[in-house]
Amino acid sequence: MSDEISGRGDPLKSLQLLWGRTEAPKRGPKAKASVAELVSAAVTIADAEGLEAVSTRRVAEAVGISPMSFYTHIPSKAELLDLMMDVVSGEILKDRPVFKPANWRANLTRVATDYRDFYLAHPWVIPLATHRTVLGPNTFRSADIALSAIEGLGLTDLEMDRVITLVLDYVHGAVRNAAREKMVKDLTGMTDEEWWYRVAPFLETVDFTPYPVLSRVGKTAGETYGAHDPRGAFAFGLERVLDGLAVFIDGKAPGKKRR
Amino acid sequence: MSDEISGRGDPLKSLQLLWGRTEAPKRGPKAKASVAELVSAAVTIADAEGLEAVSTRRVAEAVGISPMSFYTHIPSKAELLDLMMDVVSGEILKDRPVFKPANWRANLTRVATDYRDFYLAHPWVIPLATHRTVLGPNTFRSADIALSAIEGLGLTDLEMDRVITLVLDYVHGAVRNAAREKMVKDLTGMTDEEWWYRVAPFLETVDFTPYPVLSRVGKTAGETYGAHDPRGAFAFGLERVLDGLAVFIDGKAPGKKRR
DNA sequence: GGATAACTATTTACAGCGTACGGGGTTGTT
DNA sequence: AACAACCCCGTACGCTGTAAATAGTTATCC
Repeated sequence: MSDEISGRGDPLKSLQLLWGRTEAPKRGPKAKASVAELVSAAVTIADAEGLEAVSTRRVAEAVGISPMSFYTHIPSKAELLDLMMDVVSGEILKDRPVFKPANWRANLTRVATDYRDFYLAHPWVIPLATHRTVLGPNTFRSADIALSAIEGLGLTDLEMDRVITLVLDYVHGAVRNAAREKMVKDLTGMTDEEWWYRVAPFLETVDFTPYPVLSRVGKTAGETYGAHDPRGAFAFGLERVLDGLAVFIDGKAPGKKRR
Repeated sequence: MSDEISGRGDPLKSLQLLWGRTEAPKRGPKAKASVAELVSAAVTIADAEGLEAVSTRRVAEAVGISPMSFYTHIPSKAELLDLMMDVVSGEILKDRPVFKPANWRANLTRVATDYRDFYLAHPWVIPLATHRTVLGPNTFRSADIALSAIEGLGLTDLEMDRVITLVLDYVHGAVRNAAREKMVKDLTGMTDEEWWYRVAPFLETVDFTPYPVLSRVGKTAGETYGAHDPRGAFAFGLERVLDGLAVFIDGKAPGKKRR
């Protein structure tokens, strides 16, 4: 199903689990498994085999309980997904870098590459995230650090929001494909090279005259990088984005007075 | 399943269907349904109810054949997804605008907004697309037009590829959330306002002192736009990206000689 | 100390998914 | 008339999330 997104469960249940606000049970037998164990097992499965391999049965089995016992700990799979998202978000900007306003460009580069590495490490978060952010401690922490990369530049709060949104949107857009490379290879059983090898003979029978620019540019690009070059594209795009932000930031910075 | 991506089927089968290279059958009864009808029905379902509502059974039923007859026309669901992607790609930059090199900024704005509208109209393509582009006529056509928006600027083929990649990556990143707003609302049964209403009381019990910047910026942004403002964020980000590209393009354009 | 409430764990069951398999009906060619 | 090519379909399997009912364990109350 493509309806696997975060925030699909009961918002309050998710919040309570995210912030550890479930009160300790007074009676009843000791639990064989904890929520943290379940979430951790689910993340392990998702990292190794992709989100589609994460089923409540698999997760329950991984921690040694029967399929339906999963629901003793977590109300439904939807809440599990929220918890998975927040727990891996703890890896972003883990060591809380010291950001100096004068170095905003380096600061944002650090933020961008950290988020990129995060997506590459956990590509399954990409389709899961929506505009309703998971409201968990780790997600908050990484967002706070990202924003602090552009503190003290004379930007208004709204401008800071816009700038970080731009950078993270770009990172997401640029990385989504590279992050899913392994997944694509696993699901198709082909490397990119094998895929091209299979596809190339047919493409030679296609009339490319209606696509002159694509035909020329695509050929050059293909000959240079092979099929694609995500690292190079990311670096190029990020520099352009930062150049654009420089125009914006310098246009209001030290020289000019804020109004 | 989150393993719903394009390019998962037999590449050759997909290509033959994409380019209409299946030879007409010489014998046998007339088909009750055509591939085009099946694809069109699937797109209708996906547009209305999301990708998760597209099942081979549903699509077959929609064109009036039994569930398993689907496979007479299309080898598997994977090929259906490829065909769906390409057919809707025909809507992008449909009228092939006239691009003048001097207006590259307006040209790219047109490309960006057209792709944005495309994602908004068919949000289900977002998780489907991978780095292995669907090699269909409509996909080629839109890519060709997009590239022609920056022809004649003195950019190398490789630079053109990089620039278009940047713009389309940004559009994808910026639009993904807005595009799925309706889906999120349908799946959760809540509007964003209802969601905030359910979530706010809990957030007031959370200690925000570890997230001072997020707390301040988030509060200001929330008070100004409500939860979020995708249109404004898109416009802001696109201008910054174009500013960055202006630095790059003007840095090598008319005045300077190309080496 | 026995009843009861709170809690965990489990079994069974159901609808929906993609699709393998095998059979039946229809059409054109030999 | 026979056959091959082709379309259509019924049955079945293993997978999914989870509702419902039940059994077992622990702490509290009378």
